[in-house]
Amino acid sequence: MAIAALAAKAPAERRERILRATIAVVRDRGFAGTRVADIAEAAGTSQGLVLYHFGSLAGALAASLTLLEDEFYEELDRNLSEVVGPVPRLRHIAELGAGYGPAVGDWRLWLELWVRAIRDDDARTARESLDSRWRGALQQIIDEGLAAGVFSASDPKASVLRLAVLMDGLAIQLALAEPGMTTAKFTELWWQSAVLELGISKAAEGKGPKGSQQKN
Amino acid sequence: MAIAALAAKAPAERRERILRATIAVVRDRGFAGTRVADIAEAAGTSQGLVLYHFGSLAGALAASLTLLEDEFYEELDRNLSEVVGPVPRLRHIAELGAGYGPAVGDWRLWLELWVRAIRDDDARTARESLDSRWRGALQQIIDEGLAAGVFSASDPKASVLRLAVLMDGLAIQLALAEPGMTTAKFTELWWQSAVLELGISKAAEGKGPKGSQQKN
DNA sequence: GCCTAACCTGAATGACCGTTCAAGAACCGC
DNA sequence: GCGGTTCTTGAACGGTCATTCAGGTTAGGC
Repeated sequence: MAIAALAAKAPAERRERILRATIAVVRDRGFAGTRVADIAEAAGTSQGLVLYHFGSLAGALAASLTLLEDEFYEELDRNLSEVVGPVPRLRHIAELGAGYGPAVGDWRLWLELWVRAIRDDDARTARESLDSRWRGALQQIIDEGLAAGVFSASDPKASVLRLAVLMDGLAIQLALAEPGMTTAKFTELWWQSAVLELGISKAAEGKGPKGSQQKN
Repeated sequence: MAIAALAAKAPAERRERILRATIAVVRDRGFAGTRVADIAEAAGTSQGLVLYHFGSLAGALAASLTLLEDEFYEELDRNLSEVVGPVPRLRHIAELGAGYGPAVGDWRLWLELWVRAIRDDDARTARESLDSRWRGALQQIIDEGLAAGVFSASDPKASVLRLAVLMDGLAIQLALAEPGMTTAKFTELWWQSAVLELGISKAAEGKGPKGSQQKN
């Protein structure tokens, strides 16, 4: 067939294609609305194959979570390695909310994951791991800044927690398209909070905004 | 029958009982996991009656949302009328997270509502209304405090938004029982943020903690 | 007290969807 | 190139549920 060339070659490729399709379907139908048939269609395969590889719908959903984790980690590392110095990095984090990537900043997917984590253990584990990784990254940037003397905080742990949590809250607003909430506003609100929490000076603040490269 | 006395008398009472049962079921099974049979069982009626009153499962879910709204409003008003003066009031809000009431502070239910609001219009409307009511209450307290001179904020609107949003973020942690997150910590983290955002002095802060009654 | 409409029930219906299965295609070691 | 394992498919199966329905019961107007 002419279209044969379009089909994935190796079984492993097809397997992964199914996983990506699963994430895509969950993204726009939600966990609750995702059916085997949707995944098969999105992946361009048969329902049978989805079950062959993952045993069950639940299995496919669970497996897709680990792919999601991997992508998240990779994306986060890539994002953070682009920028050097605590202030620009922190600023960059503030801007991540705007970038509806496949993992980081894909807020609706986050919401779905949170709710699923209430009752599903795989989701709970995935979420905890994602969350602690994310918080760790934030922590690290803040430690860097404290060490360099550009940040100050009376209770750094609490600041990290509050800033992480604030982002989740903002994510909800963005995911639900709350009237008046835009990605720009998301960034600004979070950044202001960071400035407040970490006592970032106007001068240092200025060094942040655009992916600049200086050492602190 | 002996148990006949237990049954609700008026049809209207049974209707409401079904609505409350619906909320209860959603609370512990989630929207996605709620079946007509569950509601009927929880309400102590037949499945038929649920459908008789609300036409469909979706109808019952939608109707339960408006009951939820009403309870939320009532509970919020009651909570806030108990306390006088901006600082104690704000502190009281910080403590609301601990009070797993039927509506306010019922964080899992909130999570469920958020996710449902992504795709269901009734849920979206309910959430928006709930959220703006809640934010309005916060706004009012802060305006009061600013007028009285006990709070100060360079951008009060943004502060309100950030504080509201921070609470949502904390709610997620609490709802998902993130290791290390307790209601006490919830209160403390939020309160510290409020202190920071609103420049509350140590002196004024002291006046807050326990449902005290002084004028500001 | 009777009649009608509102309430209420439990069983029947049928759609939807996850899973199973029998059979074929592709691939690999030898 | 043969034989077996791995992949892949589409159709069939069966369970779970929302919804329908035929029939009771209750209550209130007259």
